[in-house]
Amino acid sequence: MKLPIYGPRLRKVARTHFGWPSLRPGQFKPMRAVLRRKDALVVLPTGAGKSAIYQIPAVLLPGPTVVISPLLALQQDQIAALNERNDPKIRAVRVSSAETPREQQEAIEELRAGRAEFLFITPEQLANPERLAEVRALKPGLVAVDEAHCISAWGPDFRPDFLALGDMIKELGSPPVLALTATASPPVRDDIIARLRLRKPEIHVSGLDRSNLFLEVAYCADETYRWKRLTAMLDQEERPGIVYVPTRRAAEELAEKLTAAGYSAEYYHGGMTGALREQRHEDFTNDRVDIMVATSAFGMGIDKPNIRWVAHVALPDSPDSYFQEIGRAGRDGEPGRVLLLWRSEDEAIQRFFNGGGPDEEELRKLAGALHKGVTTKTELAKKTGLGPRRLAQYLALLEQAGAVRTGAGGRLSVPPGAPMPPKAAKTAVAEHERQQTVVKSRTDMMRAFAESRQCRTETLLAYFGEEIRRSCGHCDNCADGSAEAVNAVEEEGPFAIHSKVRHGEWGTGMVMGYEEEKMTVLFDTVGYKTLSVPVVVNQKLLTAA
DNA sequence: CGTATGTTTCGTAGGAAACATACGGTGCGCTACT
Repeated sequence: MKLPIYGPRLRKVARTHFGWPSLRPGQFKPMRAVLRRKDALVVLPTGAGKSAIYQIPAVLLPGPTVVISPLLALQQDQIAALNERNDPKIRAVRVSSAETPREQQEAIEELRAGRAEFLFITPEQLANPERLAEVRALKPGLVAVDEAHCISAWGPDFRPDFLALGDMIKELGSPPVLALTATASPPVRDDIIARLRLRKPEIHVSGLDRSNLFLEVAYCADETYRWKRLTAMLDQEERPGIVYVPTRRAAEELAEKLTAAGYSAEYYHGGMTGALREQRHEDFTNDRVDIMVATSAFGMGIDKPNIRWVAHVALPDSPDSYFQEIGRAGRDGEPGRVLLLWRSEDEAIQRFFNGGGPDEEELRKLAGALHKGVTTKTELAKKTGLGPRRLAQYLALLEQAGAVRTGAGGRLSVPPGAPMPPKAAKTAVAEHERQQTVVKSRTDMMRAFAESRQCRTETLLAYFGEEIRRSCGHCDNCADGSAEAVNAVEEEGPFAIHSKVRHGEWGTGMVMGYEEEKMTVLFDTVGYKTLSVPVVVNQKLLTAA
């Protein structure tokens, strides 16, 4: 049997259809997986050519390619880039609320007739059964899920349709699935794989160590000091750069304060009108903004090579978010600077954002209403008095508890064998708590990263499940020698890195790393935990599993 | 949970302290109303 050789074919497509002279590191292996019709999860920084990983094989595979992507603005840029080539083999169309029904039908028709290859679509569109059937009829040869971490970050309460993507893809005829993201720690990867129902996926992770970025963290006792550290950096660094803040208000106020102090700045957050957001984004892209002060809304879709620095005036919610945000600096390979200015008070807002657990009584009422045969969200909202946001969150939880399912036309029904309302409410609360434990453990890890005296890259990569052989040499702790001092006293831990261990209460987990007298273990059910090595050894807290 | 802002309290008068309250991120798609 002759094994197919993919390299030359892929390179040829890259050249003739996309105008790319060669493939880049990290692209080839996942492309090969796709051509072999295998599912794959790819973790690669933005700007490293993630889109090419589905676009090039798409030309070689029969049938159109469905690209599921969370933001309409992002889709627009990608579609424009594809259609700029004026090549019918890589033409892209979109179906979303931004198109009229007529335009939507035309898009589907173009795909059906083979005049377009890519269909850009949101999970919300696919949640409509009629739409899903239409797409299924196109017999897609590949499904690409862009920014796949959104499944984990947004699915549970913010955009629940993300959670059903696995079912939807199955309905599309189970074509190979390629999940792409710039950031995903092991629990997030597991979540993506589980929710998308990937079948024995190949996992490709690369480009986590960004050696041109200098990582620095400063603890700030008060706001005055934080301001001083920020402006000190601004005095040294070139433009442009991004300052991340936790709230919309902080974005506006800090931009104004900076401008007044002679540091020309603009702000960006999700509360602005679409037109203004677009304008600011464009101004930033075209170097008309020196400093962008923004909430996490300013992120995905920013593919600007010359961002010289990224500062955080707050503690991000997780190393996952942090890594994605700092990754926007220095894409051109030139030096970039990354500065985290944090206060312990910053954690309060994360607790608030994460918090707000479900009320068991409300859940029971909701499950009761469903049980009595209420089938629409509008009616449920009226019956229970719950807001749309909370209702969506509760329904998602009840769905995971097996107490409800979404059927044709978004109609809700209680599946046979579903638990009774009191039991359903209890299970839903437990499910939420399980999720929250993991979410909280990630915030804990963010703080641990901030407080660490060890090499920053080593700590960050350990969180992502990667190991580096020696300290990075491009972070504050390496520069001032504290990383070296920590490493000098470090002894070989009782369990090998990445080995499986078992804890009496928390179950099984994986050893992620050691620092001084502490070790970090990622448990399957409770997330990241930091344990004292002497205690682990003396009390025999862990056993090899 | 914290911060910012507003209100009350104490009280031979003005301001400080104590208490109360609101607010906080990420976006799809739809509908009603201009």
